[in-house]
Amino acid sequence: MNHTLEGLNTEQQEAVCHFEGPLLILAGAGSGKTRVLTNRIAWLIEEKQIKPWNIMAITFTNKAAGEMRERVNRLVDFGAESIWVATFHSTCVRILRRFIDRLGYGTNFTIYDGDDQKSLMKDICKRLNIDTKIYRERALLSAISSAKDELIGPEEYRIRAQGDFGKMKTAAVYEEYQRQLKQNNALDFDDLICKTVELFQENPDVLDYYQEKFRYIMVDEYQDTNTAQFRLVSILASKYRNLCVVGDDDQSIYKFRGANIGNILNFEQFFPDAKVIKLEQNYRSTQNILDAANGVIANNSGRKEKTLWTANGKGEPVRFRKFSTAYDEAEFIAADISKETAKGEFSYKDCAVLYRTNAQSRLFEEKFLLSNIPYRLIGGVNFYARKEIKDLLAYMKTVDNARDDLAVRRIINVPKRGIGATTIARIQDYAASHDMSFYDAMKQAGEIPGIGRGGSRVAPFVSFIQTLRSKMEFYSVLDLLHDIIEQTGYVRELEAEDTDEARERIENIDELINKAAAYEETQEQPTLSGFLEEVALVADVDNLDEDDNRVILMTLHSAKGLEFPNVYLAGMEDGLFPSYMCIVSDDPGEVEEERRLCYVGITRAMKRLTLTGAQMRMIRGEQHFNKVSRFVKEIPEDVLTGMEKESRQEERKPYEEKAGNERESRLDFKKDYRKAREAFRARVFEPQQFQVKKADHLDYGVGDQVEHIKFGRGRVLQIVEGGRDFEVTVDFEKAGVKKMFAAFAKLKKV
DNA sequence: CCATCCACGTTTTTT
DNA sequence: ACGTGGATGG
Repeated sequence: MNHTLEGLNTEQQEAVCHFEGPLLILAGAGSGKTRVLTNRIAWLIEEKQIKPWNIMAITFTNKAAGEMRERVNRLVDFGAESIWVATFHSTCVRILRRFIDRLGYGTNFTIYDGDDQKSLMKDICKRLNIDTKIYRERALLSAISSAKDELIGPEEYRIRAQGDFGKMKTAAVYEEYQRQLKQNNALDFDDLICKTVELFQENPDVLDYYQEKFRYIMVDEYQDTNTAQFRLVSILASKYRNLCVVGDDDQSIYKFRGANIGNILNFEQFFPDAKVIKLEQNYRSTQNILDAANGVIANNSGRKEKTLWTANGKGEPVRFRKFSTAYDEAEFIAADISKETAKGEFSYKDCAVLYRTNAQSRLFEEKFLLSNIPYRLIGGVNFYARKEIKDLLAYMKTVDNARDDLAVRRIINVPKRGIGATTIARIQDYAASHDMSFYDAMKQAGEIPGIGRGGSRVAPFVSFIQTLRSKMEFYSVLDLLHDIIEQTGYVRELEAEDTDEARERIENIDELINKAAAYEETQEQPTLSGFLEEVALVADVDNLDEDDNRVILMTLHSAKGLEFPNVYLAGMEDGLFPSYMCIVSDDPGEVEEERRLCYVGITRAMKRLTLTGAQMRMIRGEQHFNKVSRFVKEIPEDVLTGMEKESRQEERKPYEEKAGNERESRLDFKKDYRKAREAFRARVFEPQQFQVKKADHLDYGVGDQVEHIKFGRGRVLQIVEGGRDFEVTVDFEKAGVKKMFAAFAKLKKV
C-alpha cells in the first residue's frame, strides 16, 4: 500500500485519494483532518504527479499553517517548500504586495490593526462631526467590517441604506474611512481579503495567473470562512474546480467575526457535483468525553448529523464541581493540578484551563502564582498592541511608508518634542487642503500659516525620519530598530523612570528586538515591510510552544484546534457561559453558537475533563449570582460525576466563613502579585536563542579588516563601549562609513 | 503645552 | 475593577 494511506481508516483513505472535482470533508473534532489534508497533498504529488507549486493549503492561524507545513515537509521528499501553505490573510498579503498597484495602492501598504482602525475612526468622526455618543466608533467599525465580510463596498452600502438615517450616516463614514485608508496606503484586516477579491474581479490576467498556479486548493477550518473568503476561494477554484474543504459545522464559533456557517452547510448547493465524506471516528478522546460532547451538541438544530465515536474506551467520567465563589473555583483547579502533577499523572503542559472571557484568567493567575504552578497565558492584550511596541513599530512604519499618517501622528510627539495638538491640527488642515499626506505637509512646515514656533520643532523630526530612510539602503530591520531606540532615547527614558512598569516595558522592547533578530535569521530576504507584516498578522496562540512545561490558560476560542490530556472548563454558569447577551437575545442562534463553543471546549480533552462553576463571582465590579450552565445539564448523567453532590458542597462552604480570611490574604497578596507575575512573564521571554547580549570582548579591534553580511569589506575606525553594546564605526569599501552595534552587525574579522 | 483628576463605559469571543 | 479619554489648572 502507498505509504500515504498507511494507518488511515476507510473514510480517511477515501478522502486522501479523491483526485479531481470539489470535495467536502466533514471532519468531527479529533478525527484526524490535518492528517488527511497533508496526506492528500503527498498523495497528489506522488500518485498523480501533481507539481508541488500547483498546490495550495489555506488555514486560519499561523500555528495551523506552521503545523501543516511541518507535516508536509516530513511527508513530501521533493519540492515540499514550493507548496503554498499559508493563512488567508498572509496569502492575500502576498498576492497584494505584488499586484495591488492595479487598485491604486502602493505595494508597500501597511496593515492596520484594531487599535489603528479605532484611532482612524475617531479622526473621521471628528471631521464629519459625528457624535460618538450616538454612533460609537466600535459600532461603526463593526458595521463596516460586516459589510466588507459580505463584500459590500461603500457605494453599494449607500444604495442599500436609502431611507435609513442611521445607515446613511454609516455609509458616509464608510466612504470616508475607505478614502482615508487609501490615502494612508493602508489596509485593514478585512481589506486584505476583499481587496484581493476585487483585484481578481477586475484583472482577469492576474486571476488567470493564480488560477493556473493554484490548481489544487485545500481549505482547513472551512466552517470559519466568511462570504469574502468563500468568494476568494471559489473564484480561484472556478477554473479547475479542484477545491477540497475540510470543516466541522459543529465547531463554527466565529459568527461575530463574519463567519458564515452557510458556506459549509450549503457547499453541496454551490458545487452540486461535490463529493461528501464524513469523518466520525475520533482518535483524541475517551468515549465518556465524546458522549458528553455529543450530548451537548445534539441540542442544536440544523446540523449536519454526525456522531463521534472512538475505539479508545470509556475512560474516567467527566467531573463537575460547583463552588460558592470564583476564588474557590480557581483554588480547586490550582490544587487539583498540583496534586496531579505531584502524582506524576500529568505534567503541567498536559493541563489547560479554558474559559469564556479573558477577564476570568486573573484569578487563575493569582492562584497559580501562589501555588507555584508555571503557566502560560494566551490572549488578553496582544504583545504587539502594547504601547511601547506600537510606538516603535510606528517609527518603523513611518520609515517604511510615509503615507501612513496614523503612524506619523502617533510618534510625532513621542518622545516629547513640544509638538502639541494645535500644531498637529494645523499640519492636518494644511495637508487636507493641499491634498497631501501628513508627512509631506510636515516637510513644508515653514510654509504652514499660523504654525509659529511649532515649525522649528517639526523640522528636526522630519530630518530624523529622512535620515533613517536614507539609511535603509544598507540598514537591516534590526539596525533600524536599534537606531530608533538609540536616537529617540526611548529606553533611556524608561530606565530613568526606574519603576517596575518601566522595566516591564524595557523587557518588551528587548523582546521586540529578539523578534526582529529572529525574523532576519529565518527569512531569506528580510525586508522592513515584510517584518511589519509578519508582526501585524500574528496571534497570541501562534506563539504557543509545546515544549514549554506550563499550564495553558486561554479562552475557548483560542483553544480551537488544540488538544490537552487534562482540560478544565471553568465558569460553567448561565449568564457567563452561555453569556447573558445570548440568553436574552431573541435569536436562538446565539445560544447555539455558544453551545458549539462548549462542544469545542469539551472535545479538546483527551483523557480527563473537569467542568467547574461558581455560584457567585465579580463581573465588572458587580457580584453576580449564577445558576449552573445549561450546557452542564445537557451532558448525559451516566458520564458525569459531581452533579449530585451539588447541594452538600454548598453547605460545607458558606460564603461568610471564608470571606474574612480571603480578604486578608488578598491584601497581603496584592503587594507581591505584581512582582511575582512579572518574574513569571519575564521567563517566557528568556530562553530565546536570539538574545541580544553585549559581548564581553570583540574579536576585532581598531584598524582591523572586517566583513559585513551586507556591506562587504571594511576597516574598523573606532570602537566605543556603550551601556548596552559596543558601537563600532567601520569604513566600508563600497558602502562608506557606518556606525553599528556589534551584537547586530555580526562583523567578522578577515 | 503638559500633568493630574474624574467620569464613563467596557467585554463575549479575534485574524 | 479597570483603563481610557476628556476636562481642568498650572
